[in-house]
Amino acid sequence: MSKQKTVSPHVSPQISECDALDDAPNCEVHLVHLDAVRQIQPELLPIEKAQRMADFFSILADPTRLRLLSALAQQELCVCDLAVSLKMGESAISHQLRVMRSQRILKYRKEGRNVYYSLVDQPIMALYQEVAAHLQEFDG
Amino acid sequence: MSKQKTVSPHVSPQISECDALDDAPNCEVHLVHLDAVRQIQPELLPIEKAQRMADFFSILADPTRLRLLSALAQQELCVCDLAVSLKMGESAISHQLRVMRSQRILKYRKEGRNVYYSLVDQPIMALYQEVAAHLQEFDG
DNA sequence: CAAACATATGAATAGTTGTTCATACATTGA
DNA sequence: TCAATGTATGAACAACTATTCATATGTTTG
Repeated sequence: MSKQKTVSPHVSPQISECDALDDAPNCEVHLVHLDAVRQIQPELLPIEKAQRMADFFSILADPTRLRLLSALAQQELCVCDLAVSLKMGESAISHQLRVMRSQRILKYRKEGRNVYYSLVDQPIMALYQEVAAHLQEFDG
Repeated sequence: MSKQKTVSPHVSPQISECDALDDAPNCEVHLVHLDAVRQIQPELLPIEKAQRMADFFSILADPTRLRLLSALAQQELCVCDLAVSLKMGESAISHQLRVMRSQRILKYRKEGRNVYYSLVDQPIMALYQEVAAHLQEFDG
């Protein structure tokens, strides 16, 4: 999930000046609004937190996963049920369930040769509902 | 944004049976819970809506965009301000701003040779806040 | 035990995404 | 008008993602 990006492998030569913002109060920059930059700095989302938040949103940024959630929001289901419902291959479903399982969004229960998946009680469904309702306003 | 996927270019031969779920009440399926599948069907998120929701979440599924939002949540800023703040190239910033602009998340205002970006009042920041608060609980 | 089945998993592939580089456009000031 | 500046944009590239195929792992049933 976390693209990791090897933590900024490029700091762009275009911003050579005023690079050490923290401890250079009088750096010589022409047209940048240094005051504004300094003001927002403390509230600026740090890279690590931004990455974690992005990972969280990434889970919901896929139509298949959203459809799986919409199904599992109603009742627990096994892989083949979900595959039939979404008209997709069981392997594809299993892969996506694995993703969500690893992010603690789903839990599962084995019964015989079936594995029943269900939602973990999490604020993720609140987000789902909000966006669903929001988009409802624009299109039917 | 909308990957479009040319609307399922593969319907997987694995699910040949019981394909016409709507009008085949007695199709011969072995171990699938047909009742469950039928029950969830009406509430199952349709592909098109799922795609729109996924597109929406995709905007927030990138650390750079989240950091830009965290900056613009405080005050309007021009491209070079943002580039300096995030310590990234102005081109990269501009590209991301364009993405958000096209999704009506940002608006902009030209003043001389600067372009000032700011947030459009949208529920997207509510989502941002919620997830930020949620993740706060787990890690500092 | 063997066959059928449900699910999981790894490799491969096609499609998408984010950043960089080069360049273009527009505005300002000399 | 020319140079400098701020921003935008297109192409290219590397990294990532979702699905498929093939196969493996368990489980049940005959």
